[in-house]
Amino acid sequence: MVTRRERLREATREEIKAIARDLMAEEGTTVLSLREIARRMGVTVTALYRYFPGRDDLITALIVDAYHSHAKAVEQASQQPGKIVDRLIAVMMAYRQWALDHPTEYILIYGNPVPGYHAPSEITTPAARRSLEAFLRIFQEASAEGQMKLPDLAEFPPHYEEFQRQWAQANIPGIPDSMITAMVLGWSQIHGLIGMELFHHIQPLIGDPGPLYEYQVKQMLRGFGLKIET
Amino acid sequence: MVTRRERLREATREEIKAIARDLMAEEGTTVLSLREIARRMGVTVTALYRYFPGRDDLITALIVDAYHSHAKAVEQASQQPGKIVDRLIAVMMAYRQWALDHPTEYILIYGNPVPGYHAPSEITTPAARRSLEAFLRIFQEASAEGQMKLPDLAEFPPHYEEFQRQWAQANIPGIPDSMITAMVLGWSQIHGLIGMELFHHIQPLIGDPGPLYEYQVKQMLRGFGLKIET
DNA sequence: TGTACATCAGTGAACGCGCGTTCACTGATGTAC
DNA sequence: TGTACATCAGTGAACGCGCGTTCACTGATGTAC
Repeated sequence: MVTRRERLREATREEIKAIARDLMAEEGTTVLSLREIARRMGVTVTALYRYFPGRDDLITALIVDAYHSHAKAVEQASQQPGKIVDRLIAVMMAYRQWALDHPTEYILIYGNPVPGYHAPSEITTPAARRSLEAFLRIFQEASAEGQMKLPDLAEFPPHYEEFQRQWAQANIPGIPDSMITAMVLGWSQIHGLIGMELFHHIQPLIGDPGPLYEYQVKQMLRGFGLKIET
Repeated sequence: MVTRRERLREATREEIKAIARDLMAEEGTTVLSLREIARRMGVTVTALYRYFPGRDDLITALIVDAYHSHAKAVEQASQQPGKIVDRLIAVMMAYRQWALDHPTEYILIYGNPVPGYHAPSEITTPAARRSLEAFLRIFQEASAEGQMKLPDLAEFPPHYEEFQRQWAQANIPGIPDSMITAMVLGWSQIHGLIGMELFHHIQPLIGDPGPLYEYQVKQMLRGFGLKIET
């Protein structure tokens, strides 16, 4: 049973986080000031300490929120009905779209770490893994349908395959070892473009990165042996 | 003629920048404190103002240095003798190696902007373009030898091609339009992997990203129609 | 329905810290004659 | 070779600011009987 007080309390926590996100968007993720948040809420700094034990805990909450929001966007795209190829494309497009819609949060989780802040990994890693697993699952689906050509791990040094077998068995039992390699490759490719787009390194060269992103996604999937019409 | 005073002055400027780089490596690029630099040099803060008009100018100098250092590493790799394919691979490998050797400077130019700092674009953009041009040149060489299959711009929206033609003619006359697309694609792919490596997002999944990087580079070049032995 | 008490949200002063930048200055290093 | 002067590196105090966190507190909101 949720009491009125608990509801209000939760609402205030959300308000704090929302203003924190605004602030990060304006000033950068690496300078987040409790006092400025309080000022915007029309409240004393010390009031915030009723809701978060300190600045670091607020940042942790923001990071966890961001991971979950990102994961949710990707999961929704992956659960659309349709052919596996189209769903793969949808997932990649959703990944970017989320980043464009939430640039600050994207930078918070994938960009520079916040100086002086140390993430409690027992809290952030499970959240981080979630958005990754959505990726892994849809890659696995495509692979199970026999449509994907995964990288040949024999091309890599022996210890490389070993490391991946261990990780796979410990974390997602039953997954083919080379799946992780494939996923990481795809994952980092889209990260590259998204990152350069968010920091405006690409726009002066080619204008709107949208078409290039789509092209790149399709090329990548073709590289994995999937048939894609242009 | 360089006087003794000028030499000493230049040496002190270099010392300031070197300590600034150390500090950025320790605390992050986004918090750079003049006072801490002075402390480490055993000098008062105000002394620094003899060498840089202010904090922003120091940061600008660091950024320009970083771009040039990066460009130099890439240019050197591209000028090695040998087959064009091997030189392309060497360039890509040099790009990553520089990032690993100078993580702080890489993050400074390609990561989060420094809060409150506004880069004077008339100074930083030419420097930024230099490392890019090294890439373009070797792509162009490969293309001139007829070994490269460039992306078909007909697959993109019409305005996309138009934008690129204009940029190409204004900046690097004579270059094929689709070359820029190709280069940006390759460029962003390696950025993705390097970024995730520097921020330790990949290591928990696959261990050493080195082999994966090499694999990715070769796959990419194969995608451009080049023949590469494993 | 009314009263006594506990819980909780928020206040305001204070601590101790670090920051970039300015200003008037001292003393050493170079230069011109 | 010696002297007068200009240039320059570096000092130290001060300004005005913002920060996260602590502490003892007030007053409103809920709860138990």
